[in-house]
Amino acid sequence: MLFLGKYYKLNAGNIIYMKTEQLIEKLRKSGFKVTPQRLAIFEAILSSREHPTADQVYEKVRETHPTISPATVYQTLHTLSRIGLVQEMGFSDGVSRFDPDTSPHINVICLGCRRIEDYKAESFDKLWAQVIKELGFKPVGQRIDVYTHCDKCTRT
Amino acid sequence: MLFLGKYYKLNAGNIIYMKTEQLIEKLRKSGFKVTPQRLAIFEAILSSREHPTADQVYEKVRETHPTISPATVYQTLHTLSRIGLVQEMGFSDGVSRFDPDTSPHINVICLGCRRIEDYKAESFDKLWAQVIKELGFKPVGQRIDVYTHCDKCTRT
DNA sequence: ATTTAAATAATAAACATTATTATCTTATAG
DNA sequence: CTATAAGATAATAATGTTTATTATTTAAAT
Repeated sequence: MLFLGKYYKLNAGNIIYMKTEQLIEKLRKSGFKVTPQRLAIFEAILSSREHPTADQVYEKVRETHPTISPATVYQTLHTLSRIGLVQEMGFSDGVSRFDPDTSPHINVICLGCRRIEDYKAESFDKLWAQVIKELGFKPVGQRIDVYTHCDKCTRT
Repeated sequence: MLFLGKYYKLNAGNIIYMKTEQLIEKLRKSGFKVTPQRLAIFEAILSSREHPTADQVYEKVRETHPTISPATVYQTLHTLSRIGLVQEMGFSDGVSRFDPDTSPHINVICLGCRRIEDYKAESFDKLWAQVIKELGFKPVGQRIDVYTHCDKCTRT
């Protein structure tokens, strides 16, 4: 399998290749300046499949941009969320996490270790299409969580 | 329509009458003491269909229990959440909201005014059951959000 | 190269939530 | 019906994530 660029993204069950140029395009089209920090932050989210927190993104980006500020990370994450490149997920412990997959899918979340695993049930796409149809409008986003206790957390 | 008790609850599309005695039963069975504060907090959530915040619950309960502490409200809300009587919903603005309906349903959320409206699509229950079946385990809870901008917020 | 508008870094501040602790209450046992 | 122990509450301080502020720097257009 050939990757056409540095950035890529899983979307709607299909792999969509998101090249650096495309990210830049999206930022420009939305009236935002293209900065090394923004590229690095976006890359950090994409490269971690763990739905990272803002702090985890900050630590990751710091490896290559040692002087970056946490405030910049927070701002940028909101910016990326507003233009639809990431999904911000708030939790009741006060910590938000960020998902690079903005398409409808199920987040399987362990209430013990707080691990999040994306899941695509076969029947889910059909369900969601039906739901949207009955709602009568096209949502600007969605979040589907299923809470459980994973095997590891059940044993202890 | 006859209400058999003071407390009632919409659940899974059916109305379930949750009388004071039943709430007390549930608390006792879970090893929690029955206190006036807990009854008042539960009643406050049930009586408001607005998915209130902890602070809104606090203000409501204060009308009848002027000396109640915010800490008690927070603790009790978590307790009620743990025994499955309310659903806690974290948001990225750092404020949690509480839903007395713990059954699978769709939260239609306006990103402008942050208003939440519960929605029951006709075919949803059956299709959701199918999704759960494919998952292969029974969740301890779920959250299905649809984000939009309501008419009022679109006009401005 | 200049200019302007926006982004960043650093810091302080805000805010919801949690921890702590002494007092009080529930529920149980005598 | 009291005494007791475990648990809950109220008040307050503390925590920790996120946001506001501001001077400096940078992107991108002229």
